[in-house]
Amino acid sequence: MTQRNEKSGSYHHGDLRDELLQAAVEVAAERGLHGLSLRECARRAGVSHAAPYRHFADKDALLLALGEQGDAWLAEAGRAAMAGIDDAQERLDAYGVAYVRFAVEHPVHFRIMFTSELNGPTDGETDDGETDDGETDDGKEGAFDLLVRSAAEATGTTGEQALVAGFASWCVPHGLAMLLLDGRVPSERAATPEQIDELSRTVLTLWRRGT
Amino acid sequence: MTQRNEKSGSYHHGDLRDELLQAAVEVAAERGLHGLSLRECARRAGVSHAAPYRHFADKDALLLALGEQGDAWLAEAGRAAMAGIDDAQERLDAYGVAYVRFAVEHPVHFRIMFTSELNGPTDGETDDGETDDGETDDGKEGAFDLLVRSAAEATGTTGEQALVAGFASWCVPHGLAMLLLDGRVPSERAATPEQIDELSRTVLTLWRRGT
DNA sequence: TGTACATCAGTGAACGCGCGTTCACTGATGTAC
DNA sequence: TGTACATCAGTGAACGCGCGTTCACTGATGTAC
Repeated sequence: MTQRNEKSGSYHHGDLRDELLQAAVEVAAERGLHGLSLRECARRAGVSHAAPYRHFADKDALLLALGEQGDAWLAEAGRAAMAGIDDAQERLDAYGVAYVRFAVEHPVHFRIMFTSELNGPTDGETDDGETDDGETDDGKEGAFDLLVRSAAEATGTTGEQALVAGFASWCVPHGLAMLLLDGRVPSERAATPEQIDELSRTVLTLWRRGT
Repeated sequence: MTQRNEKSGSYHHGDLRDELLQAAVEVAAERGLHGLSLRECARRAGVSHAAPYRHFADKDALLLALGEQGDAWLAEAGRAAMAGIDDAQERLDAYGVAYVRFAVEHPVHFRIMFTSELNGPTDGETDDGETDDGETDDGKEGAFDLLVRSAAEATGTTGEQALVAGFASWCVPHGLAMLLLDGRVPSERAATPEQIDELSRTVLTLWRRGT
């Protein structure tokens, strides 16, 4: 893989930063998040192992960049899914479906976005409640705000209540997404994107109808 | 920490296996799951770094043991929470609350239980749907079966429908648990066990009432 | 259009580290007689 | 109760590995004149 230049013939890579991000996703998909190494990313990008440091201060910076990319993508997907839907409840469902689809289509991004280790020390048993603020993380705001706004409309509540309703609406797709990613859904029920959308819809609907 | 024997004065440790498991939880709580190393566990147990191999074939075996411990504890907690409650819906709620509480009280166990990397290759983007069966993992069956049974009773359904209902009932507490563990809930809402129970109840109730 | 020069994005050798695992060993424990 | 011996649970040295990161370097690019 000594293709230093397939396109331009130039010595410089041209788009190494992006290619490293893609490689990172690949590696993480194959080996898991903690099997991800800068060196392997460099290798896949056909570049020396020191090259990444021209684009990222360190390993965490790369992870962070992926997280931000994911935040943006998710917010965008949510916005797109909700666009043009008038009924607040339907909009909420559409968001949920999009959320789960995003998680399944971009599992690495999704996991990175929710890996608390990146935003500080882990919230372990020894940790006495000084978990981070939850809202500190700005990128997420976009997607979460969309949710709260719709939940507020759907429930006709405001402020505190709307916030809780929004949060509750978050739990369902998040739980479904996580269970899917962790392989807890029998594969015959989640083999195709269509099946997954269908499953999301079912779960979200059961949710509203009451069990 | 050269206390080879605080209690019995014996050369042999006595309960190293268990102490290693505890140490592992500690380490993982502090450094995250991927910061966990056998050597550090041995260090904390006051034992040479080769000693763990007398009790675990390799690192994965230790993780697996923790996972099984967690599975058993969760099933037990679920059973205890549901015991003596007649109304199926209430029982389902009680299970959810217990589920979330378990996750918060044993975050390391909980994470290990749901780390798919232990049960096979990760389900990445490159992976074309050959995710594992979801039910392959026997230990989980206990807790999940409880859930499906109650969901079946609560909804008055059987078979396929009950299974989906059970699964839907799983998504909510699972999502809440994950969001809590990943620090997405503002700490002023989840500082004490009581607050967390309260939050679980609220979310589960909103769930049933419809948003 | 041509040349000098600053800047930029790579290279590859080197560092120190902690890890998982193996191995021959040794001291403690428990059992058979 | 005492002794021989097998077994068991530790030790500590050693292996090889991949990693993150730094550093002096070099070749390519782009800009001023």
